[in-house]
Amino acid sequence: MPKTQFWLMKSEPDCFSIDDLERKGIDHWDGVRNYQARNFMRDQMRIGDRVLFYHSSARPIGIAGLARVHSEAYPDPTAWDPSNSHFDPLASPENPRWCMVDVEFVEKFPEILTLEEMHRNPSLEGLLVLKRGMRLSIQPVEKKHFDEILKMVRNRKR
DNA sequence: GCCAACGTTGGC
DNA sequence: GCCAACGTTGGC
Repeated sequence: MPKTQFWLMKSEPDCFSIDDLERKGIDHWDGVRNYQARNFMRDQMRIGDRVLFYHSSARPIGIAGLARVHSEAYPDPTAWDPSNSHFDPLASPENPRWCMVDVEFVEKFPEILTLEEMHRNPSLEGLLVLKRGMRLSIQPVEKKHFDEILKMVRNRKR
């Protein structure tokens, strides 16, 4: 049994939010058009990996909840759909170029753990999303950082 | 809406 | 294979 890995996956909630995932239960994470992010899905993600669901370009910005990887990577058909906003003319069913994984809803946090709160926690030093200019939409997360984030969420006054 | 930082493209 | 120009991301 391989060790569980941890990821952060960004989404603009106007486009796809933690509420959308909760409603659907399981959904495909389509539309990734960055090689590094694609390679993480294709080469490293495994079923059962834990996911921090990050809301970008939002108010507030931060981690909205948890998900779990529910499938291995497989071709992303939106890549060869001309009506799709992520259409890639070089992609086809024979040469998919882009892939996606299925992601399963686990939990929505009572409140978003904001980017600002995370910046204020020295224990999260090194967390990729906190790095300036970090645009990667799928990022590996260290276990210690994942645990610290959960701790911050659980310890919050309610 | 601004713009810094980044990834990609394409001329040479 | 370099690198300038361009397009995109995403926090502010």
